[in-house]
Amino acid sequence: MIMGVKERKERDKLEMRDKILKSAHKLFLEKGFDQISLRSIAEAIEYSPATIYLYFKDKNEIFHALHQQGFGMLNQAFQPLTLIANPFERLNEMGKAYIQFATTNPEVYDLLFIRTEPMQHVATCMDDHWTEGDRAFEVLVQTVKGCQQEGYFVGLDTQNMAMMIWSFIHGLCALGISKHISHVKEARDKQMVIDDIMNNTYRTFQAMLERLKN
Amino acid sequence: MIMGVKERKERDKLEMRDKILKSAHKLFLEKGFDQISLRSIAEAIEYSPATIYLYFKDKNEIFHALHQQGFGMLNQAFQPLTLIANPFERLNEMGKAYIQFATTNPEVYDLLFIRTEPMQHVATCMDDHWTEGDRAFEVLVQTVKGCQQEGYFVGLDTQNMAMMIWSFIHGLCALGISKHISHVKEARDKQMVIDDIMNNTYRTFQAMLERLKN
DNA sequence: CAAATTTAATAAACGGTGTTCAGTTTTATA
DNA sequence: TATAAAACTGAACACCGTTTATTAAATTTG
Repeated sequence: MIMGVKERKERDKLEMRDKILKSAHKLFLEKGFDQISLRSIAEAIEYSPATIYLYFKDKNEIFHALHQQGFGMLNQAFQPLTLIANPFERLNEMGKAYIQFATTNPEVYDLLFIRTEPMQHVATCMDDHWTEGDRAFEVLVQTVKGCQQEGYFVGLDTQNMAMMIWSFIHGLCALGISKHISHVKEARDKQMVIDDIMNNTYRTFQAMLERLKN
Repeated sequence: MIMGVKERKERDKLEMRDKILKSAHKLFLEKGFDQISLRSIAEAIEYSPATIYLYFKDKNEIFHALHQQGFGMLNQAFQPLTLIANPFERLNEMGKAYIQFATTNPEVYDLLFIRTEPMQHVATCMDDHWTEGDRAFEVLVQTVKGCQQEGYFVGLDTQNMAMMIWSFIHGLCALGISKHISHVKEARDKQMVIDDIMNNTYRTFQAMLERLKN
């Protein structure tokens, strides 16, 4: 028995998983969520479709893996914001960063917070515990708590307040991405108009929060 | 040429359309959006799949028709609220009714405001004008305007304020429906916990709006 | 009424999908 | 080198939305 064989095999296994995910990610960005097929992934990595099932339980597990990768991207976008000491300012910047992320990576946002397929995998395999979501939400809760210590949102429950803020931001992003913002007077550069609406709406939200001091 | 033949034929055509839509709606409620297939609709109405194409351009047109029906349901749910004279109270009740609608008809809500398929049909065939959406939003705008005349949200743009409110409510409903509310401590009756979170979050939003008088 | 014409319906096919499984090929061990 | 184990795949299964050529029915015309 040669030493290190098992180790190498494990490495190969991970490499293959990575190869599959990279192809899936590429197809996902190039052609969109609906256009990812196991067959197209298989073709891209030059293996038979059946091979993929040796590395992933099913398609949803692939989506879940991409979902986790997407969360990595989101966390990275939030990383610099931890440096902002003032909690209310940090909250505002978090909102901006969130919207920025959603509008520049609509497909990824869709995968993270709108599509149900990855969450289905969470529900069936991860004992229904969405670690990434919990962690991200906790960051928001802590920031809200910080704001309250500075005199914002006093008398309002921290959890509810955080949930309220997330709901608003998510709703704004979801509507912006899913083509449901239609009350757009001009039809010149649609995307730019939608971006404007999103920014204006967020500014109004900000203005509202600012009035909630004392 | 016998008179009334053309009329009867037109009636038959509409009846068939209705038959198809009724079956689609039933399948939709019973098995969910993803489980509607033209073949299953065809089987339900006891016609061949190809026949459906004599009455609908493609699957998206069926979705769009269901989408319009769903809007009818939503409007009906909002009907009684027009009687409420006080605009701020009306606004609150509108929010409640909206959430109520979304939680009791999650599939329909999904179709109306989350899924992109019906909107795709709007974009390609209806000159990109989403009449139902525009009308519904205008009702919200008028209510917000009423609130402003009573001293609420002064100095904030009416359109932006309406958009802000819709974003929040939509975000809350979207998260509640799409299984993305996971920071749930107990796992006893999950749906009830989610409903509680939604209600608490909405109450917090209400409380916030109330502080925006004068 | 019979023939011609329009309309309605469909069987069959096309090219796709996710997934399974019986085999084959490759690799590692004894 | 024979054997056991692991990796891989071709082919099938059961679906899907959509199109087309063909048949059956209804209608109009002579």
